[in-house]
Amino acid sequence: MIKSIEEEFDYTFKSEQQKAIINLKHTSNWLSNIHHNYMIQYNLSMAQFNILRILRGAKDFISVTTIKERMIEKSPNTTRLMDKLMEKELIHREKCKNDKRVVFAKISKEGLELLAKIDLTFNDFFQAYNLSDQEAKELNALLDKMRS
Amino acid sequence: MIKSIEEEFDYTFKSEQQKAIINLKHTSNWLSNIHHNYMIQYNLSMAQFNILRILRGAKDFISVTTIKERMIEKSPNTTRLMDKLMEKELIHREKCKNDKRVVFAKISKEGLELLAKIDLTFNDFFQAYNLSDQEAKELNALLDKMRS
DNA sequence: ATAAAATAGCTATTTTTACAATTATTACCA
DNA sequence: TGGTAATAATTGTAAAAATAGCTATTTTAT
Repeated sequence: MIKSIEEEFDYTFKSEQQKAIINLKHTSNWLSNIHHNYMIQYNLSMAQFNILRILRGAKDFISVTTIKERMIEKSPNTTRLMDKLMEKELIHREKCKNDKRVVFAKISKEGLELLAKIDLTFNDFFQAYNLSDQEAKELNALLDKMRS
Repeated sequence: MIKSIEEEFDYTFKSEQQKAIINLKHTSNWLSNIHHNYMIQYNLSMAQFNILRILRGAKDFISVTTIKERMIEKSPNTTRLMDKLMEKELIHREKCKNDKRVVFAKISKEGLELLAKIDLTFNDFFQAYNLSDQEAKELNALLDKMRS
């Protein structure tokens, strides 16, 4: 059974629009919670996981700036997230020779192995749950319009 | 013009469902950012603002537990948030006489005045932006279904 | 009646986050 | 060329959040 947000919080909203705002935040938190609890078993935060995935996607060394650009959930402190990944030896880091301001990073063998392990069950967790393809499409359109 | 999340991030998603997840989180962050920047002028965090609104809605003294239950964005530390509101003298606090474990809180005159000031422009900020009534309704239905 | 369990709230500690300042290097241009 | 601006990354620091544990009180069960 579908439980609306009014039922869940025993609260009546002034308008569908205001309800949508709260519903959106609530659903996003609900999702983040699921994702956080999923990642915690691998001792990774979502931000760390995202950096790892970016690095896997990049295949080769890429700069910190490039990582920052590709991060969907922006984090103000990529350097320190990378420190954590270094500690766990999930990435490599080295200075660029041409431009000494730049630092390059690359995923390590251990990092790839960890991601491979996560991949096995990843899709079960990072899905839009009960939405059909068509419904997910509608949701995307509405969200895009909201921000436009 | 509506900018899809692919354009915004120059990234192709595996499915509409996976895109919906990212889109949802991204839109929620985008909203939180707007709200945070709006509240900052009143020296309130969103969590503090929400507690104030709950207390205004309650009218009389209610317990910390009741506040916690009614909070849509759960915070693990309601006590500390209330400390901040006490410092600013926006709420009153007192111990329950029947059950000495329980602490009651109520919004103060200053708190009500602050909320009244915020109310003047509140609707301009906490709206579902470009969505019509019907679209907001659709969005709510999709989000409810997602969590069901 | 008393010990165990549950509850309410608080506190202490660690992590994250946000923001600003700093360092090192490179680019620009008069 | 030399001085200033711009860029890349890191570091410092204060605020906020998350986590876990603690204390006092009440409830439950034997």
